[in-house]
Amino acid sequence: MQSQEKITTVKPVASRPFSSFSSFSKLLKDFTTTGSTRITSPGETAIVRRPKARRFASPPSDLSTGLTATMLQDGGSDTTHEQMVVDTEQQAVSCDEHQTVFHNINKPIHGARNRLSYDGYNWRKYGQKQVKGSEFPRSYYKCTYPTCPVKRKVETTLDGQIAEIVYNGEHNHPKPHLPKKPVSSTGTEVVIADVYDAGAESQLGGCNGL
DNA sequence: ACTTTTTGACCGGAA
DNA sequence: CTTCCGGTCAAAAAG
Repeated sequence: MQSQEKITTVKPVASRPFSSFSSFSKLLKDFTTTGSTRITSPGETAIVRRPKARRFASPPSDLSTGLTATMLQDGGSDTTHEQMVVDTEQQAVSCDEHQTVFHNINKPIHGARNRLSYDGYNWRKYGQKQVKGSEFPRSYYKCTYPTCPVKRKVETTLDGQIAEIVYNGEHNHPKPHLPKKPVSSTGTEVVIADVYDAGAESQLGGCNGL
């Protein structure tokens, strides 16, 4: 029925600026010096992984194509590059013992490297994949706490908004020190963190029947 | 120099 | 058994 298909899958890194340009010369140098030899354990089963391709295997000229693709899917719709979403309408749907799913979560802070997310915990990204069910790339995060097994999957739209978050497990440690900066009027971080706390609590008994 | 992010490859379970 | 796909690993790059 939908005649408009989303082809945004070709460029999952749409929300990322072209910071790779800074070291383009480096990339070239790497290209000439192809000497990546993996050291394998002697005696073991010699599990030699394929030599990982260089970070920038494609020439920068390809970026133009990526940009075009991103804009194509946008044709007709209003570009919400700004933080238009202000409704913190999070739907915590916990259908598993240790799994909480959030929908339509706006991102209060969109810095370059925010370890401190809006939930108040430290997360380290360890992977990103394009799943079939979703048109947006899914990022995999792990709690940086040593003994914390909590992981979370975050699906971010091309606009940088968070489409869905899936928490796996529960934190066995208190929240890290929140950088409570002297916010004048917009204390978004603290508010959001509080909201999440409430959501996490409700997950303990918010699923029945499913 | 260190930590985190990026990203292609690899692994294992499900279909 | 084979294929597909989600999740994880790990090297390299970025900050």
